[in-house]
Amino acid sequence: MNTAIIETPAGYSGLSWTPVGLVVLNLPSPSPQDAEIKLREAIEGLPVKPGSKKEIPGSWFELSSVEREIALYFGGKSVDLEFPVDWGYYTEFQKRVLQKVYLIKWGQATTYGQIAADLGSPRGARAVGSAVGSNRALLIIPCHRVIARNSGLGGFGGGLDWKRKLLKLEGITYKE
DNA sequence: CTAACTAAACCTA
DNA sequence: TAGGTTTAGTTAG
Repeated sequence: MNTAIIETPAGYSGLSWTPVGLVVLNLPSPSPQDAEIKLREAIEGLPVKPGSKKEIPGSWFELSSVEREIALYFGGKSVDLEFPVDWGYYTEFQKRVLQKVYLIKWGQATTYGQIAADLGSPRGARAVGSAVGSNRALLIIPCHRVIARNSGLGGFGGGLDWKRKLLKLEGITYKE
């Protein structure tokens, strides 16, 4: 498990990855030290033996390109942040949900219920909510673009203030 | 296996 | 808008 701390316009972010793809990308913290603590906590919380299978040979990962894209993102640019994700750390259901979320483009939004319907469980919105909450690769898996259909904007692991900030950055509106 | 959790949605008034 | 009901998957015991 590789780890690094990168600098972004919004602070310092910790990330970790395997030869398969990204595992963790945290939201920026004010200091590198804070970012490191958050990263360590995120890694400790990972399920034990990951089911990572097919490894992509060669190095897909260039820290500098991640750093550059994240910087563009916080600068308000419409970037896709399409980096590979190591899905081996999620349960089957979480993976199905998060892979849907992964496809949501910059500036777009969907609802928990819509994802549930896409997965064939039209009434599974609540289960989708708990699965989305397991996302560890923030921004890369844009779970902030998933909002509640009727009341409110749902929740967010990194705090609702962050969610509002990210949605505003992308010009996404929601009911409040 | 059950029961108590959810980052939801729906129904009624 | 507010409150209660329904709902599906995860997690703890």
